[in-house]
Amino acid sequence: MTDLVKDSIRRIIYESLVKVFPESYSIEDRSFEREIEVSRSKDPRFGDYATNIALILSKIHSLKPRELAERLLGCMPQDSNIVQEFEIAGPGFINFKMSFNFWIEALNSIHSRKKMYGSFEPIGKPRILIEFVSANPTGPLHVGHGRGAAVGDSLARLLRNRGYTVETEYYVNDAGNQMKILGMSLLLRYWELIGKSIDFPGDHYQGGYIVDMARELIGTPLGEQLETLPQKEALPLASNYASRKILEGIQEDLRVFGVSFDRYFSEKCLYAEDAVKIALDELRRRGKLEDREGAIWFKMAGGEDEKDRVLVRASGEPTYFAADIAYHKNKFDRGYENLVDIWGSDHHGYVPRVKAGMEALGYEPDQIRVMLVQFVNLIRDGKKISMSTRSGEFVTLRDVLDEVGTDAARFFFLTKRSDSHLDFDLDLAKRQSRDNPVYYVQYVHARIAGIFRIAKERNVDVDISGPDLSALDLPEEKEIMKRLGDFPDMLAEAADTMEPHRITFYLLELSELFHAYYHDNKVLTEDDRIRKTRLYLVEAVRQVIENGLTILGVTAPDRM
RNA sequence: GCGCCCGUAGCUCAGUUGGAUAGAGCAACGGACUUCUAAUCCGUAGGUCACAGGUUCGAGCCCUGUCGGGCGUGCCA
Repeated sequence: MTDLVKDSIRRIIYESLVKVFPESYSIEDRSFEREIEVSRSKDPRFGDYATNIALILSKIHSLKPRELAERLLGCMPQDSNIVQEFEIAGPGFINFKMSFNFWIEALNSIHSRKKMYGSFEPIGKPRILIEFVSANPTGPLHVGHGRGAAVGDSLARLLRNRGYTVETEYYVNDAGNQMKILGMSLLLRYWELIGKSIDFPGDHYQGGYIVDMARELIGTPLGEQLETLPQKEALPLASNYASRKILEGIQEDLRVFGVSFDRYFSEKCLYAEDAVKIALDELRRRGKLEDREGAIWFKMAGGEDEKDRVLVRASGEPTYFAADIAYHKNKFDRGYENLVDIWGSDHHGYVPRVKAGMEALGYEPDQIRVMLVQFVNLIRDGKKISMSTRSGEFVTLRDVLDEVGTDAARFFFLTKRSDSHLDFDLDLAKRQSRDNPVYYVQYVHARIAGIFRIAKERNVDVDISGPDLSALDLPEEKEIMKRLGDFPDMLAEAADTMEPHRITFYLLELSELFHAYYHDNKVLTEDDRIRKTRLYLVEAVRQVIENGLTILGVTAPDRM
């Protein structure tokens, strides 16, 4: 069983196509059915849904679009309980006006499936691994990471809801050069605190959190070691300690943000398992490597990114690129059929490289999908807050969460397409009014919960079983029902396009319909019949709001 | 220089994979609380979809060029 409205319409269209052109389409092979384009009509004069199928197929069947539409229409089921009215319009669109019963069924489906309304049968394959955040454990998460976290976590929930098997992973860059720099930064700050004169290089981590960490070490056994051991031995101790401490802080921030990962994957482990070496050997076997100027290069044959790239430096140290090839190989070898990487858009130049690397190893590059998330500007008092990582003066994700709360932050990060810049207005995120989309949507939920609460206080009957749905005759009630019925389609499309922001827009539109309805119509009326029916409708709205917010990782409060 | 993303109302952004007369919110102006929460609602106004060509039944969306903004183009990550 499906709650997809568009699928019901596609089926009708396809069956009509089979009748009109039995030589071209068959009931057995329905692969074309899924490709039929059905869209929701913007203008009520064009019915509820429309298809352009006659315009698309007119050439193939050498018929004029309207003529083709006529033929199709002649074969559509006229007695359907689904569609009340068919109509040909404009250059050859076929418009569908759904029957009232159809919307009633959608409404009933919400009540029978409750939290499961809008979720799909598990289909298992493909197994998807979503990698996101993956911030280096060299400093606290900043707001940009927060956006990646919100997008990645919601996307995981969305794809799971779609029926896929989804796992999430955070790649921890705990190896390589920046770990040395981190350790050295801590070491230098420690020495500085105990009175040694130091020279703190400009390319080391300037942030105050390093100094704080150093201060905490004074008087501890580790502190003593940093002081007495030769630098060569002290440095790895400092690196390990700093990265572990910082990662713990990151995990705590993510916990507050409501984001959890199935796995933290350590880059160090790749080296421990010789995975980098194995990947390099495999590349060499396939003739993709070249030794030049003391380094080992990856031969980028053609493609968009044609420059050869270094995998192993002249110093013998592998680059980040080498580790990333090994990491992605590892992901595929663990059995995932689809890899989703969510990166900051400043890494976009890196996409063709990773894909080329995986292709060279014999994997299918199209099974890697990279989602690029643009930067976030923080706005306060209408002005941008400058964020420079170098000086360490950036506003951390935690600062923002402490100020505006998790719900507002998560919702805000998902109010824009992820590939466009986001202005995060701190004052707006805290405002408790219409301007603030989070509250606008949550308020719907609280209001409906409030109706039931009040009803119980007044000993009003809140049993909503067996409502007389013919009482739902107001135009705005029908609008709400239609929008509720559209929820599963919206979720399917958001998942298929990997665009979680569609959910926020849907919820805002539904909220708008509800607030207007609530304002003009009393739910707890004296009339038993109307009251019961409206409670039935309104409870369905509450459920859909809850289900949508859950996928965004935002709470649905009963009271505000 | 080359590559990627973006350019839609004064501001912030949607636009259902090429569909019908381009939509919201904010800001501006004018209204609505004795009511199930005014954290709400109703109304007015606002456009050469950066610009110029092209593709076709049809373009905000696709192609080419120009202008403007962001990012990338390391033996950094």
